[in-house]
Amino acid sequence: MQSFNELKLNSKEPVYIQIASFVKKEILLKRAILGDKLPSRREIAAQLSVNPNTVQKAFKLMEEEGYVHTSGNQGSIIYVNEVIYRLIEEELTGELVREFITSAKDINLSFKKVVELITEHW
Amino acid sequence: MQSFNELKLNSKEPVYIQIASFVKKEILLKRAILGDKLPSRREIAAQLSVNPNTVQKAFKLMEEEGYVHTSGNQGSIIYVNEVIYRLIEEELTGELVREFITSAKDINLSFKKVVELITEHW
DNA sequence: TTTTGTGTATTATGACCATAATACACCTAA
DNA sequence: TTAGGTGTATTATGGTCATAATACACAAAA
Repeated sequence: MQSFNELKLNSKEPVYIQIASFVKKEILLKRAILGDKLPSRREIAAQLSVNPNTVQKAFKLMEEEGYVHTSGNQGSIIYVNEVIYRLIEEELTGELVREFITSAKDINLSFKKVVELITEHW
Repeated sequence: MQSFNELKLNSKEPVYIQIASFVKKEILLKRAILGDKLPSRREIAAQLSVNPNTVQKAFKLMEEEGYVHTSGNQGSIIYVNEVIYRLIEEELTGELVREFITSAKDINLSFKKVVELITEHW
């Protein structure tokens, strides 16, 4: 994980949440693995054209959620184990599917119709 | 549309957006049709345990988006025609499917895997 | 040793959302 | 005619998010 250039920010979700989600996605895709070094707060802020304080807020969250470790002023690294990986997988995949199904049922879409729509739009 | 009791508010989206989305959903499901009278701002606020100003903000939005009309102090009514209905249908259905597919591809889910997951969770 | 970059923290400002408390003109039903 | 409900508007307060501008202690590199 040397760069955050692939992260395109939207204006719906808080930026610090989007940063944490991006890192979780990189872990899920195994593009970020145990021990990987992350860029400094200031460097990420520059890459995203965002305030360093916002990036710091993202790091605070990621440390609390357990998949990023920081020691002193040596920078931060990715930390993953089996449990954490499963949690991230469940969050990114399970929540996506569950929320989609809830919304689809909410507007009376049938299972058949949903599969049709996805097939059509894929 | 006499009641907003079925609307369960979440804390992720702005309340006034959720109110407008609820009305759009009622229109899509044809439970709200042309000419239907809506409860007063104050009554909706009471039903949702929300501030009347927040409800007023929702009405302002719904009028701007065209599916609610207000005249004087006679209350507000649903306004739908073919064009508006199609817009709402596209917004609620199309956007849901498109955003889901984008997110699914984002985490490298295959079409096959997605259908499996939906089948499993439905 | 001095400079540079690091993580961390604080204070102030501003936008957006929601609440609270009013206020006012209008219509309608008692 | 009056009392009550309507839509609408305004002002103030507070929380969250993001920015801006600093500040400080620490470690590594020049």
